Amino acid sequence: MGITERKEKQKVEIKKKILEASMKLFIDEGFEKVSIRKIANIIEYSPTTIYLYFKDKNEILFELCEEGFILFEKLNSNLSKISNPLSRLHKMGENYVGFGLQHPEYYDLMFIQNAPMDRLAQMNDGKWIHGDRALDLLRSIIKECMTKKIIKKGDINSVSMAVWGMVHGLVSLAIRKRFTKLVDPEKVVETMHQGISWMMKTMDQSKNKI
Amino acid sequence: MGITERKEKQKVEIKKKILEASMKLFIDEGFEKVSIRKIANIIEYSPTTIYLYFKDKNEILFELCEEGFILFEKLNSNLSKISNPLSRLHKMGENYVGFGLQHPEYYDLMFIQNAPMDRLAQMNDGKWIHGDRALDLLRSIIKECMTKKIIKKGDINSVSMAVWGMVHGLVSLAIRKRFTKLVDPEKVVETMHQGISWMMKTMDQSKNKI
DNA sequence: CCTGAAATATTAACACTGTTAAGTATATTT
DNA sequence: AAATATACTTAACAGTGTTAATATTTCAGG
Repeated sequence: MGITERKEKQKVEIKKKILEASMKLFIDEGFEKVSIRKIANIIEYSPTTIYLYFKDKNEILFELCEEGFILFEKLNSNLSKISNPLSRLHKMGENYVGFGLQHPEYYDLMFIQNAPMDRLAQMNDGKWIHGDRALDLLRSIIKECMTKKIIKKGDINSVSMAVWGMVHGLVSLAIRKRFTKLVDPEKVVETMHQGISWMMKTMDQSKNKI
Repeated sequence: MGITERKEKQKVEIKKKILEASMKLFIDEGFEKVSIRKIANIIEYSPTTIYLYFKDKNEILFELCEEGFILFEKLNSNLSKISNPLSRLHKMGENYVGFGLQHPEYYDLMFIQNAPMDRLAQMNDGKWIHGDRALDLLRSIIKECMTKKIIKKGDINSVSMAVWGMVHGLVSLAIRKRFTKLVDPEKVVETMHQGISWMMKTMDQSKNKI
């Protein structure tokens, strides 16, 4: 059936167009400015056509979110060559913070907004490959730190939460301007990095401190 | 001038009415559902009247935010009787997390949403009494921990950021449902507390561990 | 080639949102 | 009593996501 195949391709084409237009709006004006009507304008279709290719706006935002995770994943390719797991954890934290500060819009969608999670909850399988992969990496590093007795033993999930919590807390408080009363705006990033360093040094229980 | 005084009182009265209506909507339906028209409906005035008493919606949200900080402050009254500063820090963290999970809507406004900060930035003085007070408390406890050599020495602002970051990260990831892929939903709170405990034990550098 | 059905796209509308300009009614001052 | 100042409302602007009904295009079978 060559015809249905071509039709399938055309459908994918338009889906791609919609996502590209959304992405453009997202990058240029921020995710709050992404609207169905604006997307429709760019792709030169009527707004309702979009609903033939996406269930609702959340589905589009979820796809943008996935793009963000792919971007994020690329950043972590510099980790494997670091032998000490705590140094690796430190680097991963710096990657995370760097990503959040460089792409606050993506970060917002990936870790702050409800929309993508609402979509995920509605999906039948509920699997989230990109999100899971980053978490697995974090968990494995923490496990290695524990088996090598570099950090205090404890429940891996709990410690993963605490570590993720810290970096996410730093990024999200920074991009939501909650640190302005604590330090000068131009010193926020520096102070954040110092905070992470302090915590890493504190966590280091090994004899040969790194 | 008895007349202008009475008028002043009436103005305050209506302002109070607007805030009470906003609060009702906020508590009942969540902050996203607070709309000028809905507030107007409750107080039985036209929507535009609200603009005679508040500059815009952000100003109303800022006031609701302040209410949240007052609620939060009350919670921390149980800290002064704890002598060990690290135990006090631990308790403060638990208070923070407890508040966030019990009042996610308030938490959202206080620490996640942009609206109140946009308003704060527009204010001439830019002072934020309630927000500052909680920060000062955190800073002084961390300072005490350092001078008593219970935690590793370091820049107080950096460490404050890291500690605040961790608890904020935990709360905000939890209320935005980012932990569902890490642990079972019913175990999230427990795991969070374990994570905080682990971090406190790790931070404890004193000889007589608590 | 033509007809009927299926797929695709559009128009119009609903029910909202924050916000503003212009007009009206009431109260106070001159 | 007329003029002014205050308080409030109506109507409108410019947008939002989303749906029902309608129109157009595409394509298989007769």
